[in-house]
This record gives sequence, C-alpha cells and structure tokens, in this order.
Amino acid sequence: MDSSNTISNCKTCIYKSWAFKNLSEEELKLINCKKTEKFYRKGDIICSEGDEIKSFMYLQNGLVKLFKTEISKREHIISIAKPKDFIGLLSIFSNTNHVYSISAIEDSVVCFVDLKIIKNLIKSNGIFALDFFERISSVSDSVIKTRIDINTRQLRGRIAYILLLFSKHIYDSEKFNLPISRKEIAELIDMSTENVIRVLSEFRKDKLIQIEGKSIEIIDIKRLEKVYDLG
Amino acid sequence: MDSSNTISNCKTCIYKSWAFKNLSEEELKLINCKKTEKFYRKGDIICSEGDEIKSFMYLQNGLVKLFKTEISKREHIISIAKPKDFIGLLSIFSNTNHVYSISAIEDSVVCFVDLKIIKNLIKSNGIFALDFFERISSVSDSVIKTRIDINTRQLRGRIAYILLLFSKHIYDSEKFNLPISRKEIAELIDMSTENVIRVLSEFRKDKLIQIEGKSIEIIDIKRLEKVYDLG
DNA sequence: TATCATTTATGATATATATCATAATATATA
DNA sequence: TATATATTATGATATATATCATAAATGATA
Repeated sequence: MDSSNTISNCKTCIYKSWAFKNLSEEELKLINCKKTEKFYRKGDIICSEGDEIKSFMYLQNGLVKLFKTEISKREHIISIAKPKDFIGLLSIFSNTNHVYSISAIEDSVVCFVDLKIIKNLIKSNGIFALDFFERISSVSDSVIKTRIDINTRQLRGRIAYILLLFSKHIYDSEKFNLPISRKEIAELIDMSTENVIRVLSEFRKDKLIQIEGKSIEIIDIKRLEKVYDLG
Repeated sequence: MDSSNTISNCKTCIYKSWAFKNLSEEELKLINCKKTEKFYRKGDIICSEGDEIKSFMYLQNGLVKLFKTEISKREHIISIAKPKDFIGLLSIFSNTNHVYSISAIEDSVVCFVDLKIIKNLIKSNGIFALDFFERISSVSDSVIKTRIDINTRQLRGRIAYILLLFSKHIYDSEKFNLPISRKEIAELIDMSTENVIRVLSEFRKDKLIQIEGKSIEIIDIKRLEKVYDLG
C-alpha cells in the first residue's frame, strides 16, 4: 500500500463505468468529494476477509484477485477482476464484513467510494439504481458461469479456458504475459500446481501455445478452443 | 403446468418476502394486479434456457432447481431454491433471455410479477430498491459460496454438505425425504451417480445416517459435520 | 556476490473418482 | 395386472488427478 491521493475527477474520469452515465453533474461531484484512489503494487493486499465493508470498490487500472484462505492455508481464487469491474461481488449489499480477501496481481489503482453515498444514490436516483444493478449483476452472474465452466471440465479444458480468458477478455491479444504464477492458476481452477505446469507443457509440445516463462503466445487458437469445448 | 389463477393478495400474502416490506398499499396493489400464480407438479418445467425473461419469479411454496443442459445431454444443477427465494439469479437485470432452465422438484407455487413493474418500483421507490437488492444479492452470493464449498471438497465432504443442506436449510429437521434422485444429487455436486449411491451406503454403514429409499435420517450429526469440515 | 527461497519442470507412484457390468427394486405406463 | 423403464445398489476395472521426489531455473535478500 503506497500512495493515497485523489488524482482524477469523476466527471471526466476516463475509467468511468457506464453504470455512472445517468448521474448528474452534482451527483458525480458528490462521489468525487468522498472518493479515494489508492495505488497498489503487485502483491499488495487491498482488503482482508473479515474487514468491515465501508466502500464500494472499483478497479480503475490493473488486475486484482478475489480469494479465500482455506483452513489448510491453501488459497482459493474465486475470480479475477479487470479494469472497470466492481470488485467484491454483491456482498456489499448483504453483508457488513468482507467474506473474501482481495489483492493486486498487477500494479493497480482502486477507487473507493463511500458505500453510504452509493446507497443514497440508489435511493434517490432510480435510473442510476437500475444501471448500477445491471452492471453489478452481470459481474456476479459471470462469476457463477465461470465456476460452472471450470467444474464441468477436466484439466486440459480448464487450462484452455484460462488461456482463452486471459487472451480474449483481459489482454485482448493472443500474446500476453501471465500475470499469475502456475500455483495461482491452480488455485483458480481447482487443480494441482504440478498438473498446471504439466498441461501447459503438453500444450507447448502439441504446438497449441508457445511459452517462455510468463510469456504466452497462443499459436493455434482454433484447436485450443476445441480443447475447451470438449472439456 | 396445471392451473393458473390468482389466488392470493400480495398485501396479506403470508409468503411475502421482507424485501417487499417497504412498499405502500398502492404499490402492493399494483403488483397484485399484474402478478400470476402458477402451480407446478413435481417435474414440470417452469422455464427453459433461451426463453425471454418477462417476469420476476418468486417461489411461494415447494422446491425448484435451476439447471443447465450440457452438450452431452447431461444436466448440471446450479442451485436449489426454497420458498421465499427469488429464482433465476440476477440474470433478470443483465440478460434478456434465461441462461438456465428451472423445473419443480416438488409440487410448487411460483409467483410471476411483470419485470417492468419491479423495475419501475426500483426507479420510484429507493428504499424498496435497497431492500430488494439486499435480498437478491444474498441469494446470489450464497450460490457462489455453495459452488466453492462443493468444488473444494471431495466426495464424502460433498455428500455430507448436501445432507446438511437439506437438513438445516431446507427441511429444518434431521429426518426428511430426499426431494431429488441420486442422479440429481450427482448433477448438483459434480460427481457420478454410482459414487453418490456408494458414499450414501458408506455413511449408512458408518452409522452416520439411516436410509430407506428417499427417506433419510441423520443419526450422528456431529460426525457428519466433521466429514464436511475435513472435506 | 553468495545464499536462500520460490517457481518451474518432469518422472514415478499413489489415490480418488469415473466408468463398465450386472442385478435387484421401485416406478411408470399400457 | 403385466411390461417396460428408471432408480438404487455393488463389485471390478480403467482413468484422471494428486502427491511425492528430485532438479534446474529464477528471483529475492543479506
């Protein structure tokens, strides 16, 4: 946790979610006054299981993971949030404390808006309420969909899934640097670290991808998609 | 799909969710005019994947399952909804069509409220918007929590989980009739039907439960909870 | 730079789980 | 009621996956 200063203006913020599109200038000003932007270095903890929920958190830049620490000390990653995603699921409406922890997997900027203000806006601006829930619902639904996609597949299908996720939904490129370790991939898709490494090697030998450390290039996306489809 | 008639009044409805507590008499009347109650027999389909989303669905009575049919024709159960639950996840705010199918696993009464009315109420009544999202968020969060609970456990832990779920959260009794077949349990907790049967037999031999067809009695809940905890 | 810890890598083995086979019940249907 | 069909049940076997062992490569730290 490094700096902590208000650098941008909500009204003109280029990272602004379309969920805020129907807010008036005054309403945006209200958010702007009470928001905090924080920069986190890769690895920094943003919030921990059990912490009181005070803010609505919005990822401006970077990449963060939502995770839970099991009794066995093993971590389990629930989801990865990308820029413009709300982070922390819907718990903010049904819980007083965080159920999961959040940390940065890349240098990130998180925007914290006092939860009371968001709740007041929901009360006073019905159009915003709908826009906001449309957006937050789709994030939550996609977490559920992802969990099912992963559980109903076996190892090769899961690795294909995660590679396609990074390529299509996060980096929008067939060449990218894996932001997480093989161990974290394992924690995200419920398999052992060794098998993550093994399957990645298989994909390399099968000429589906090229690997060099964290650098991945998908060289046969059609076949990789087939691996994903077949499970 | 059998009868379809308006039998109760929202204002006095004993099945009313507390999410509706802050609605005025007029608002409840509005819902009452536009709602439909439908009775479904065990096994009946309530809605199918791909159907247009027109209503907000609320389970008055009975038990329903939310499921997806895989390409392999195998079904995968996402969640089971109990009375007073909203059914259909949050998709209603972020999708135009149902992503999953819903069917009755016990004789059920579902209350359909025109989605436009709910959306209008969210726009016009901020207190309702918050109550409503608080409730719907907790349903959605618990689906995510359940999926994680299941995936991070192995077979015995999963069966323990499902038995405790029925006992504690659905029937509130240590003796109950399983509303679903062993095959459906398998589809709910991602394991093979044979192994569901096998583990249930093991639990019987280990004197954790008594089984007679669909009738289950938990006779050593402490040890069953331990099996769940150990995964 | 040297030392230590972590990550990546691969093979061998153990374990968990699915699949196949078969049979007894139970349930639905003509 | 008789017949077909689905469900429950168990054992044997195959398969997927985790675990263990070891080593090289990489990164962190004193």
